[in-house]
Amino acid sequence: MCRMARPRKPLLSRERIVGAASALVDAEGLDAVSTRRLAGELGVSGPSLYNHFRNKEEILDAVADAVSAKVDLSMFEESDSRDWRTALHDWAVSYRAALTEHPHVVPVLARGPGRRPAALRVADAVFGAMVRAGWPPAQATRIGALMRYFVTGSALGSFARGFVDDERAYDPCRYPHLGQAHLLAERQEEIDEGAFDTGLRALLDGLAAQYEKVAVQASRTGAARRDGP
Amino acid sequence: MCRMARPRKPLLSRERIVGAASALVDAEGLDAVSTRRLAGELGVSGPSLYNHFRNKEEILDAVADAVSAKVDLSMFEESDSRDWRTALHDWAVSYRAALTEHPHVVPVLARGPGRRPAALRVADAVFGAMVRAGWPPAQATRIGALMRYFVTGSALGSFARGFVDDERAYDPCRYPHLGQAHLLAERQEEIDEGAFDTGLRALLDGLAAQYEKVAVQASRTGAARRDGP
DNA sequence: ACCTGAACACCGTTCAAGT
DNA sequence: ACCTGAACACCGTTCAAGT
Repeated sequence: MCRMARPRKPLLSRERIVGAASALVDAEGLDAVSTRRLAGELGVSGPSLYNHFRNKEEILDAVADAVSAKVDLSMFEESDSRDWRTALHDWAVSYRAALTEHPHVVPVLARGPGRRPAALRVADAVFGAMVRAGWPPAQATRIGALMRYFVTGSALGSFARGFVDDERAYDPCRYPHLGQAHLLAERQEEIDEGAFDTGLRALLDGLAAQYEKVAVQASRTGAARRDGP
Repeated sequence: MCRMARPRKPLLSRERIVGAASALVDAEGLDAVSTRRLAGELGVSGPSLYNHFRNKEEILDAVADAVSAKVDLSMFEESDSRDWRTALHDWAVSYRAALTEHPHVVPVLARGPGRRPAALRVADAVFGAMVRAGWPPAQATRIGALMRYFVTGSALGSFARGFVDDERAYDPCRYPHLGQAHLLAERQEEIDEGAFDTGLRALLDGLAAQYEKVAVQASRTGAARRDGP
């Protein structure tokens, strides 16, 4: 008899919804999140969610932003002593760690920051720190972009997981070099991490070489150092 | 009266289905592809598709593989004269071009080669060519992986498109360095291509530096050059 | 304001029935 | 073998109705 349509204290909140949605995504993947299923986990009926979010996409955006919020940005603070290269490295490692902890969220996150606050904070911090380090703004934009390409690409397309653990799938006549490919699945973590480390190092080495030419020159003219001491 | 359940010539074929699905994905995105809608475009009822594909996922896999088949692999042929660095560069450019022509397919493709023949041919060609060039097999695997991270990441997460074309979205107090972010959307293509070029160059520069150390040494011992002339 | 059930217009997939 | 309509168990979202 106490089944009222509206309780005194709200049953739902944005936080509770995002929490349940995150748990569901992590446990069973994006496809497992339906408004009815999610509402069920929260002990509530489907349409109730629409009192707190405009639609399902907004819920998943919030889930993705919660992951972005876990990315360490301390290396980009002005008070931090790390140089731009080390900062970029440490950030990329932290970024990737956040994504690989929630692999099912990566497709949502990879679409770009959009209006998600935590993702925007990330973009802002990287860009600001690179400019402060002496990179011309156009280059700083590119660095933010290409680092995101690499990190999200590495988290989304786990290379090793992309192969099937089935020897017969890789006909040695058609794919003469893939004789060991079915073994990749087993050593997934090791291979993806090795590829990530190798690529990150190469990327930073290459950027450092470019920095010699373009950034030093820019700091000499002073054009890109309005905020430097 | 001629409405028979089964015509003399099949109405459908895998090719026709993949063609229609590709057109639909390119024109309206992945979400536009439902089995009923797709069947409708082909003048047929929904369940008919299941005579040619086991399920919808298999159809989208075929669509993705048709994109992979467009990637140029000629630079990896033994008869080709390009060195490993140039080959990797040209391949990455061709790979990215194929993906950006069909941006809605990238999420499917980014999951990895799985059992898709064209994607496997790509992985096979890269790995084989890198080993032939003197890279130790473990490094060749990593190179294939990290290049894929970067290329698919760049095609999936179009950096510039990821921002909203709305100045009010980027509060200058919270994001002090994103004052121009709303302009990114307009210059999307230019920025993404610049970031891709910069990143690709950095990546290859970095790998070349590493090649000096590891690959030359390997070729000296002869361990990784079983197939060399 | 916040929750409900009913309803609308969809889904992917199975299956017996047709030829 | 290959297509059909009917059916099953779902979707996301809207909305009037309740408190």
